[in-house]
Amino acid sequence: MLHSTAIEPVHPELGKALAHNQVTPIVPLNSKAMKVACSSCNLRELCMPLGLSHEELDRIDDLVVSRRKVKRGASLFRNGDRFTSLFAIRTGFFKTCISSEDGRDQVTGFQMAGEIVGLDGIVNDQHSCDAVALEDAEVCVMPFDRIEELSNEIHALQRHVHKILSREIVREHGVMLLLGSMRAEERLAAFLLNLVQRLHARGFSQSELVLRMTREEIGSYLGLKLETVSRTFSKFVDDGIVEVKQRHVRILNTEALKQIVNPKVCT
Amino acid sequence: MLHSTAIEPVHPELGKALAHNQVTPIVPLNSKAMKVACSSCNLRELCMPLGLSHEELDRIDDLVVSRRKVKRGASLFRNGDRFTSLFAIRTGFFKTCISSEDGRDQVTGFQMAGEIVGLDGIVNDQHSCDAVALEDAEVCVMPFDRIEELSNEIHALQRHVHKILSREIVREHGVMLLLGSMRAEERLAAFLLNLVQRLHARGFSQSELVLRMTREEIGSYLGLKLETVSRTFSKFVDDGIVEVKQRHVRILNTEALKQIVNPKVCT
DNA sequence: GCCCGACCTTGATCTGGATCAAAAGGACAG
DNA sequence: CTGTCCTTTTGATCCAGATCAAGGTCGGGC
Repeated sequence: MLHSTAIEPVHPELGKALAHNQVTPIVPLNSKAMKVACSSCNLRELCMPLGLSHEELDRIDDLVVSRRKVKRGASLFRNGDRFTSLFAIRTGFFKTCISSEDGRDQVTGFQMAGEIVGLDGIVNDQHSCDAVALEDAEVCVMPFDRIEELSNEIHALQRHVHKILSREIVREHGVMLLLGSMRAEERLAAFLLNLVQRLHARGFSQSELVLRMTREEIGSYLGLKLETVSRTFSKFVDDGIVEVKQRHVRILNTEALKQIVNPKVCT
Repeated sequence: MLHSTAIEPVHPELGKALAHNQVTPIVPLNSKAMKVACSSCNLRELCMPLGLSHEELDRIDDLVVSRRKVKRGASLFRNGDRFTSLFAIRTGFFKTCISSEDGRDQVTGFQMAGEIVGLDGIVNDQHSCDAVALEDAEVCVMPFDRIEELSNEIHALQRHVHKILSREIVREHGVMLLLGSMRAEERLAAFLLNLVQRLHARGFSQSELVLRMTREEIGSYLGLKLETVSRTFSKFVDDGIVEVKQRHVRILNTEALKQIVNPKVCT
């Protein structure tokens, strides 16, 4: 049976930062007192480079000039907005999506705490997609000018920025493989495994998760219609691979999901 | 009628660098004499930042430590290879592709002169895809360490590297839209328009092109089977939108292709 | 508590593109 | 020039997922 209560994070330390009703400072952080430093942030190891000196850590704290709260359903930025900053997600869950001129919509990714959004804006100094909060969220605002300045002085930061950009490219390669050559079941299995893996890295369960997005949004991301997503979930349930109760999903057989994504030749 | 001879570049200056049988220095460029400088390269405006001072241009020349020739069918790098350098394509045409463990293959992009390949390798210090030459090619080898060093000193270079990475992310967003929500005709039309636009930026015709890849490779990129690619070409021919003779394509009605990609509501 | 709207599930049917099959056109080595 | 291999085209058939349709469930506001 699935519980309707929130799933508890496994690692309390990391998990704390992800709880939904967390109390956090209201807005800009210009006073030293208000500033919640990266150096003491639970998510640091996700956003920031490792192995910094004490002095470097201090300087990194200056990257975040403010926090911004984004209500569920609201946009952090939209296609066409002037690009000034990258955003590190502190709490909450986002989708990014692009829409072609004729109103077609494509979800290009889902982002959770510790991940960076806004990378699309660098190339043309304006954003080319929308970032929408799927639950109430808070982000750290990091002006890109400042990132560039500081990364000249802190080599690990420069390297880190490059890696974040490259990681996104590689992630998208994976999505292209998924969209270009996988069948519906494979896509959904890959999607679930990816989500649960990222949640696990943040201290949550390896087997249980709450989807923050609708079936339609999952479908858009996976290149499927919402009915197909729903049917595929039902099939997984029939096969005893997962339990699904609305947006609560419990994975009963991770191996089976992996098998679906990557059918191995049996000996 | 389509000519079987090579299509002539429109802008001789840019075009020169793209000709197939161009004479170029054999290999490493350690002597000043051998070095063909970026500062005097026809493709500079494609690879390198604009608006550099004379002194900066001189230093940029040091980025390219060698040239490397890659025969048709050979790999510039493969999945798993140690990442050390980015490559700027001087001549020739590449595909990049990833393959899942079970042998499925996905072409993630096609790259031509002036474009940079190898960005996928930054995040894990090893390449995660294969780059294969689709015709005899030559690339400039730019050690990434050196790029990072120099971009600390030349702000325009730092900015440029960031933009190149971001551009690739945005390009892939477009591919995701294509794979996730377009029909076969739309995909092929978008593909042709994109190719011809990039070729045009390099001094070639706006309406005529030679495909360097097979139907199967096009299909892999577009998430279609080669038969579907072939049939869709045939349909475009029937509709009088293009002429196709093997890999030679002449676009007769660009507007129609645009209309297919982005169906406008008529008044 | 009750109603409304958003979201999800399931069934029936349709269809675009995949698959299977065959043959033709070109490129190239010998 | 000829044979072989690779690529492309085209036809016939099939099927995964789309589309259309009808309830069902849940959560939030009044």
